[in-house]
Amino acid sequence: MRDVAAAAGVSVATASKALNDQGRMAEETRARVQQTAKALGFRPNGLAQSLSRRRSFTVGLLTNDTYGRFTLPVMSGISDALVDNGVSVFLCNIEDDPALAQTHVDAMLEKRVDGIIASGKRIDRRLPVDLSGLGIPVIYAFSEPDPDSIGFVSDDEGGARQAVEHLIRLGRRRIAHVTGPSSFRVVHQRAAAYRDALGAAGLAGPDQGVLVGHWSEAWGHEAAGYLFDGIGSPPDAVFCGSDQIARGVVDALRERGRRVPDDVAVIGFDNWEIVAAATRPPLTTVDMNLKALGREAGLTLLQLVDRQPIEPGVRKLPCRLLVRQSCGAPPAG
Amino acid sequence: MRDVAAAAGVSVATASKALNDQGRMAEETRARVQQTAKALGFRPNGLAQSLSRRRSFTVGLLTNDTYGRFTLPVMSGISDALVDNGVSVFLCNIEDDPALAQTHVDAMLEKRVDGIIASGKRIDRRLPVDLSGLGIPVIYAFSEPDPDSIGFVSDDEGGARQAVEHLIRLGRRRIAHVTGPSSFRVVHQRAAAYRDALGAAGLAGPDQGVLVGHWSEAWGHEAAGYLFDGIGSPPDAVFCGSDQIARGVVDALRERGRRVPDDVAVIGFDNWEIVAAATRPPLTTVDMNLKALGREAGLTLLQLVDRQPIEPGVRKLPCRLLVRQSCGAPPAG
DNA sequence: GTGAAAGCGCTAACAT
DNA sequence: ATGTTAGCGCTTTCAC
Repeated sequence: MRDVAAAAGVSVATASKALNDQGRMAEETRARVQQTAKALGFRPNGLAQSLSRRRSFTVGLLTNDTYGRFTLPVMSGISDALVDNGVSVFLCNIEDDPALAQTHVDAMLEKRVDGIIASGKRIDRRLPVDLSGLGIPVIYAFSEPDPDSIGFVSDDEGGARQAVEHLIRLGRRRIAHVTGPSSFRVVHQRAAAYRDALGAAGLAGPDQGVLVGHWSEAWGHEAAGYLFDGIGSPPDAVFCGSDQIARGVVDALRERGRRVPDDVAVIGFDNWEIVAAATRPPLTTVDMNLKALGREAGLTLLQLVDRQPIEPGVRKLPCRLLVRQSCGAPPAG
Repeated sequence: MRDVAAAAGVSVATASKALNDQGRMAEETRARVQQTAKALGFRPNGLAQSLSRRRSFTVGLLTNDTYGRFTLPVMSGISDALVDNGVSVFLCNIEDDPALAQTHVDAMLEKRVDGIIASGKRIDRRLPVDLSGLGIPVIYAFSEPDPDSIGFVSDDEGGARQAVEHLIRLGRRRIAHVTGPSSFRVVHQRAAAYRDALGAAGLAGPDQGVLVGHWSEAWGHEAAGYLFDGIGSPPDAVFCGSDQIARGVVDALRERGRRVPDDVAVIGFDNWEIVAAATRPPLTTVDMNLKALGREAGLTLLQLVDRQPIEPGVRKLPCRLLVRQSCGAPPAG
């Protein structure tokens, strides 16, 4: 920058102001400095800027989601939102290891990140590290927030309701729900919304009630056995807690000669493309809009960094029903 | 740090040396300074350190792998290798967008990263950005390297050979190969290794030859039709170019009443846990050791940053056959 | 053995 | 409208 200033015949201070569009000065001077800077291929040293501006334009992203199934879209949303603002993100994979997590947090603090985003593979679990009292803003995205902090999560009840209402609108009347382990909070939330939606339509669930199991294809497969090999009238629709479960259900149905969606409509959850799109037929499913969630989280963190007051609390972001072919015709309108 | 120095009754210079285990000084002094630093909860300002040391202890990771299927393990390996050395990694998702890529590269350069790692979802494609002449070390990991640069890729021939030899060792004699589109270099590499391995054992492929198609379950399904619904004797083993293809083949086989592995042995490629483990039976597959690849890439970048001379060229890292249940008993020994 | 002083490259009051 | 000066927080050479 000294060189630029010299070449433009001004002082370093003036050069700095010119390049940052700050302070008063002749437009001619400003233009001239910017010209020479470009001509010389000048690239400001971000470290020096950060040091004196007391702002590093970096944030740390902590996550424990090894497969990246949930974190990846969140990440990409965060990154999108931040890169436009000149902010870069440090990726910290902490693998559920408290020591590793602490190492990463310490590194972030030394590198003087402007803020931290905590993400994870479960919305109802904390990362194995204490992020309170760090002296910098922290945002929780798809992860259990600390009390009095700011968090973004998906609206699982809303998503489940949309799914069930979609089935009802299509004329399905015996709708079952096959979902994951009851140790997950979302299992309860989605099941509650499922029951509410049925109740509101004056319908009852199948005799077996909500089938609670695992987040796996195998469980979907097994559950389909309970639903369709028993006595009594089988469901005409199954709302599943994950795409993997739905895939298991669909495969089991095909093995039993039941047609999807003609005989049975199936809806999944997650919109994990690779599973949902490979299922035959492709799955209608609930998309949690994770990328948008990441974007919101990123933008909010920036506001916090700018010392704008933000109401603490957790924000539930809406899910979206993605209609493919496992339910038959989309609703009119 | 001024505070630490004052509290320990030494100058800032001495404090700095004490904390960095540098220079000569009384052990007592050094210890005392370190004590007080800890007592005061002193955390060095990385920005200032970087500024004067001319080393930021950060690296940039460029990738265009949206699903993260390949990049995630690579990332996690890189991150593992680097965090131990106090180096943090900036994640740059460039989405195959040249402008976005350039934006990220510029950001990295301004932030004075010590080096850049370019990764991707295809080993035979360049990222849409020129990384030569940046003035900092660049390493290619699971991505097409520039001429005269350093790259790490998986040894696809080796992996394919292991797979086919495994099948031969298990007594299979009519081994088919179902793989992805011929626009991928790995398709040719794996097919070549497949033919070589067959030839070396004095075997021939099936009448249909190598079945080239897509990286999808649907293609695996379809290809199984060609292999098993035709006239002539069907294969007793299928080596697939991806786990997704293998999954399609296995499902198709089950629908035809052929037992895996009893009637037909199947091997996949990628060890994409989520599909390999969900297949019935779980897939034996070729693991590309992507995490180790990432680790190597990270470590090598550090050597480059330390100005250690490294031979340019691409290193092929070995794959590993992961035996599950789709081939029957593992080979003796 | 320890410390004074001169940077690292940039920003921001304050003066002119 | 521009320049001078004093940092930002740390490292490092070189006297003492």
